[in-house]
Amino acid sequence: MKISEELKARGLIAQMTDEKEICELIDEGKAVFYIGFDPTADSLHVGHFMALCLMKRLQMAGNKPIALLGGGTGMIGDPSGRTDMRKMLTPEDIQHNIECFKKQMSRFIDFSEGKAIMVNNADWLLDLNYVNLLREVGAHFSVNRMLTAECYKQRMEKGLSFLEFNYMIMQSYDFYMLYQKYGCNMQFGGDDQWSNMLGGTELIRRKLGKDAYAMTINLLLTSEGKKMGKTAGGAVWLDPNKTSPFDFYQYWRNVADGDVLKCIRMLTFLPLEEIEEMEHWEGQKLNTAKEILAYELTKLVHGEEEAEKAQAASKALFSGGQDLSHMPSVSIAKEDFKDGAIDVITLLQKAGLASSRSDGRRNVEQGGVEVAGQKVMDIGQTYTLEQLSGEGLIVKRGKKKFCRVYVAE
RNA sequence: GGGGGAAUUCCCGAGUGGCCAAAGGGGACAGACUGUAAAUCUGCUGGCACUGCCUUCGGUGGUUCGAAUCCACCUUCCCCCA
Repeated sequence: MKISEELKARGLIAQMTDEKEICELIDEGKAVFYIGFDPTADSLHVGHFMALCLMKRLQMAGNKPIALLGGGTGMIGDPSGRTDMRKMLTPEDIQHNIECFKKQMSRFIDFSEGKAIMVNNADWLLDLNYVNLLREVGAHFSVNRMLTAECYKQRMEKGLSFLEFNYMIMQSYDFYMLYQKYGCNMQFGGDDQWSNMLGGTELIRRKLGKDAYAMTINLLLTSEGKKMGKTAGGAVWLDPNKTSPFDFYQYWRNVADGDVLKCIRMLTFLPLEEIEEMEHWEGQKLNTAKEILAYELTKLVHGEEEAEKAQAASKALFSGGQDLSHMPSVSIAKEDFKDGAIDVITLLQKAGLASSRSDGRRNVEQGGVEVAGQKVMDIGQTYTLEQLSGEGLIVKRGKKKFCRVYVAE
């Protein structure tokens, strides 16, 4: 199967500037393409992961990827699709985030021996001369047209600063530079990048009279139209210290019915034939598909061992398995005990299951707390040092949050 | 540059001197029902030593017995005119 066909079959492709030309190039492995990543946080998230998957798929088909780190564009902040202005990042933050991105990307993409390149647009953006830029690049952009771009729509009501308005120009300039430096003839990205990417192809056409192409992939949306990979607490991160492999696994284990197959198709590398089988799964059987999704993604991001552990912990909790060793766990000190005992609320707090004592109290009062399989109804309930020694006790809040608590030796 | 308006708890948004830890909605959380899904219903949603006390309504000062509410200045944002 050709790579272009596979991308289509997986439902990844959103828009292309020239379908025939793009498909030919990537199918023959002749594309040199880039995807940009702005260092907005100290870890990549699920959205980036999709882009990295795309990069990997195309790399496997013989194309050459360029991962562009936005050390320069990060100084500006992409206003696309946002309702308000991003917090401006300090140069130090940006540098730190870039280092974090680099590490995570190298785990996923093979950058050895020219198989892929990693570049930073700070190298050419930061030293640009304002007036020269205006004359050479700015002259080719129509403000009238920029303002009609879909990505600014929401900002036309709330306000758009000049700083952010220039983001499109910077990104376009990136493409122009990469085209000249590395013969990069394609840019890929999320569908929210479409306007920015077109800016680049046009700039190349006007400045160099050459054709360059752009293709976007669908954003991963839930059936309700919300962006996936977001939780109440923020994004689902790829960094195990920010989102533990277990939580990562659980996030995918809990996706809505209507989203499972889409996620498997778009995010995993499972063969399409295998995915087709799953299409017929319904009702409770769909749960198996969710397990597969969770396992596969955890494996891709955190490795096979972590995926096994997360799955074991999940089964131990929900299907009555016995394996406690991989559960999230927390140790407490002997000093936390008063007269050899500790109360439930403190226990909940120590386990990170309650944000405050009031919060813990509420959960107990509403019948949401279990310790060692026993529902706790009394907020004054205490546990002794002996009970928490050794393996410790499993403290559970609600149906899905739990933690093994034991006394540190 | 001139004129007008706004800033409230996680978000939206009521509140224009005491009855305000602050309506209503959303979200989150917990319970019931389930398939670790969705929908629905119920509860709950600042903190603590929890029938009581403490901290909160952009910031700083002030008026008052008492301020989210009044005054002054500051900061930020939006709209109209230029």
